[in-house]
Amino acid sequence: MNRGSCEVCVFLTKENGVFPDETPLVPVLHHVAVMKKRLNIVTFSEKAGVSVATVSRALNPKTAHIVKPETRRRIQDLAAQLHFTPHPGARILRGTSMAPIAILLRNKDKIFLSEYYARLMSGMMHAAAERKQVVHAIAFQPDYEEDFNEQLTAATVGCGGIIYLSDTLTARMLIGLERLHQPFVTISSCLPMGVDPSDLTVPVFGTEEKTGGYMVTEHLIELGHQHIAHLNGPANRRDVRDRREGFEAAMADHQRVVRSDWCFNEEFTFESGVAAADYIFPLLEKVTAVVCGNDEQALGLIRGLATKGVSCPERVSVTGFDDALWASRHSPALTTIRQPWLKMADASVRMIHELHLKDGMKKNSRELNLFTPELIVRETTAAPRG
Amino acid sequence: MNRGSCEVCVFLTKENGVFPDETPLVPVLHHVAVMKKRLNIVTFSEKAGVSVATVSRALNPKTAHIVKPETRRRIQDLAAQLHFTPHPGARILRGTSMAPIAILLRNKDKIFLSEYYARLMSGMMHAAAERKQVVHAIAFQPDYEEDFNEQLTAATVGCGGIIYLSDTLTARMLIGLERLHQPFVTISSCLPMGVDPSDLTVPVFGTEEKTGGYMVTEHLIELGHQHIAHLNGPANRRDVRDRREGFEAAMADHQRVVRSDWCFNEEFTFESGVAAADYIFPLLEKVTAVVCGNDEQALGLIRGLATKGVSCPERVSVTGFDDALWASRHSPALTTIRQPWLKMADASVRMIHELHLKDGMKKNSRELNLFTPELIVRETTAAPRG
DNA sequence: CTGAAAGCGCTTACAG
DNA sequence: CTGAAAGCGCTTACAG
Repeated sequence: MNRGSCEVCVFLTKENGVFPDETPLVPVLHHVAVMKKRLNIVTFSEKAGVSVATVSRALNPKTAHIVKPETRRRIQDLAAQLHFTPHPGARILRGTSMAPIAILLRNKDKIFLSEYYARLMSGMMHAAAERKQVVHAIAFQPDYEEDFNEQLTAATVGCGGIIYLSDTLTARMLIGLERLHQPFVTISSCLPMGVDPSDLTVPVFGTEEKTGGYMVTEHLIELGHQHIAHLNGPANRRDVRDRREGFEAAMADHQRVVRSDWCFNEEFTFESGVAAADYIFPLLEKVTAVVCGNDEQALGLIRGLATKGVSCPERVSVTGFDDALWASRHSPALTTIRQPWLKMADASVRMIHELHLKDGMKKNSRELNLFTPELIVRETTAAPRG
Repeated sequence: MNRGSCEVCVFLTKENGVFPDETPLVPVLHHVAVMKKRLNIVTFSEKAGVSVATVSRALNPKTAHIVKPETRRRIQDLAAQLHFTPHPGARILRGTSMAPIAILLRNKDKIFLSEYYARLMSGMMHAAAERKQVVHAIAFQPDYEEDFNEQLTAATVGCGGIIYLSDTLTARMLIGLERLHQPFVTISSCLPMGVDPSDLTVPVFGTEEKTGGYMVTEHLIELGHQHIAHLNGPANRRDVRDRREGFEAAMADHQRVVRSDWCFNEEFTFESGVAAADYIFPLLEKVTAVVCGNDEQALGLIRGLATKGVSCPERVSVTGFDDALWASRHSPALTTIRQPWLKMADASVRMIHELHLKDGMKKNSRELNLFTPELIVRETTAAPRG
């Protein structure tokens, strides 16, 4: 329907999109309404008394210099006065550069307070800026009942690619992604447990979690610890499993016994670390060190044990994972594994770009980019007492 | 230039957009190149052997059900195979709902690690979700030398409104904003010192900083403190000035003397709090309490003083501002001022919507929404020693 | 410096 | 269930 450039039109008014039941077959006028139509460049240019081309030029920073200063000024002033806003969609449509990359983040749990995601995002924005690429961070919570691709599309309107960092993907979602018409990249910890990343057509990046788990455990062993407990995150998480595998491998390689009654799965929070102190405390008759699944847990555990009079590292060594901000601020400063934030961030942005370029070609890119984390030795680990 | 629906074209190759110097006036063929043209719906529909209308329907979740399952399937499969992606700009252009709101965040200093912004953003995403509105967080660093509106436009392509949370705005920027063709809202702490928000046409939201400064100071006075020092943020910040005014007002109202040699301006960081302990320590002969400008500083100060054997709150009371995550986790837990995060977040999103609706009307909206913070008394404040 | 007009890549009412 | 065609609101090469 072409409404041309009329400003005020007479319209049939429908209620909630349908005519009321009593409406006769031949529609009648219900009201005369002032059409609430978005001011567009055509209407605006008429008011301004210039062509649309001139308006477009005057209002676009890249081309404003072409317009005679006086005219430009008049157009800009009128635009300000009438609140005329060039339509963002139209601008994107005519643009040449790649649309923004969407970073999809979990919506719950105040996700922006998570350092893990905060660091990753900072890195991504940095990596993108180097490529003159804009990145948009978007809160996104998949509804497992509804169509996944549809949700993705709705949340990322205006974006040209997706870096997915939200809730764990299911196998069904992953298969469906082949049908998503957008570059899509995710992090290994978003994959379901059963899936081997190299079987996927979705590019994946992440940390060598197992290596991290191995390094931190070996560090404790080298300090002389024999009896090491393990406090980790939720058992259904991939990264948790991998870190534990690293722990077990290091123990096995050095002839230590992994006692399943010394291995625990709790939330990845400070509070659950504090709570875990209750049942880890009695273990300290034998146990001299605890490998934790992340920094929050580790710091919580240290706090909980301190409350019971157990000091770290004198009576117990504790390690974290992530190298969060408070890992170094804490007293004693936490021995931990530093995530390869920058490398991960850079890889993800690069992958999106590569997918973007491959657009229209028949190539599926399956890629797995895992980066090696780093052991940071600080003050919470020492040789065992006695 | 209409390239029609050709797939492979013969093109003249220019180097860096200009023909090399030796190019004769009559252009010659340099290479035969495969044109890297984005696959569009027309070309795609030809390959699929259906009309563009059917392709559009099959690929759009909202309309896919209209298409015969068999056809739909075939189209979707081909799209996956050819990596056909409907152009995001075109989609936005045809859409009806409001384009995403852009939240502009400082790009430096790993801004996502700042709890202040993290909490604000979480709140905004929440408030937006309630209104079925999408929010995009974007790293943005204004270049004070270049045209501000131009930078805004470039960074927010595809967005329909801006919540500005980046570096302090200058008077010039604020004036220029009248010419920005988009709803724009900012936070009071982004305003320059000299400006009275009620003089602006830009809607502003924020915290009653002065009230916060007053509350926390009065709390110390009520505990019986006479000699109170003040460690605050950078003197050129509006929120820092306002908090200090609150401090001074409370002191004056209760007949306390504000000694300028007991008032300090440092960075709003943990590290600067630690460092400040060096010169605050000698003051503790008389001073029994320190009002800090934010939580990071306060926690750093407590750490710095602890290193010198001064325990809090036994020998000195310390207060923060913000109620960051570690304010409650810290031992002793920090007495502080809680920001009205949710109210601020909600107000900002609401303002953008109102501006959006007013679009095309001649009304300027000038609005100042300040919310009252809350005093949270914890363990770092106690009656003065002796 | 300005304007007429083609074009960007979709969506959707309308007519089969 | 499908197609032809108008339209969304801009930008930009081309021709003054």
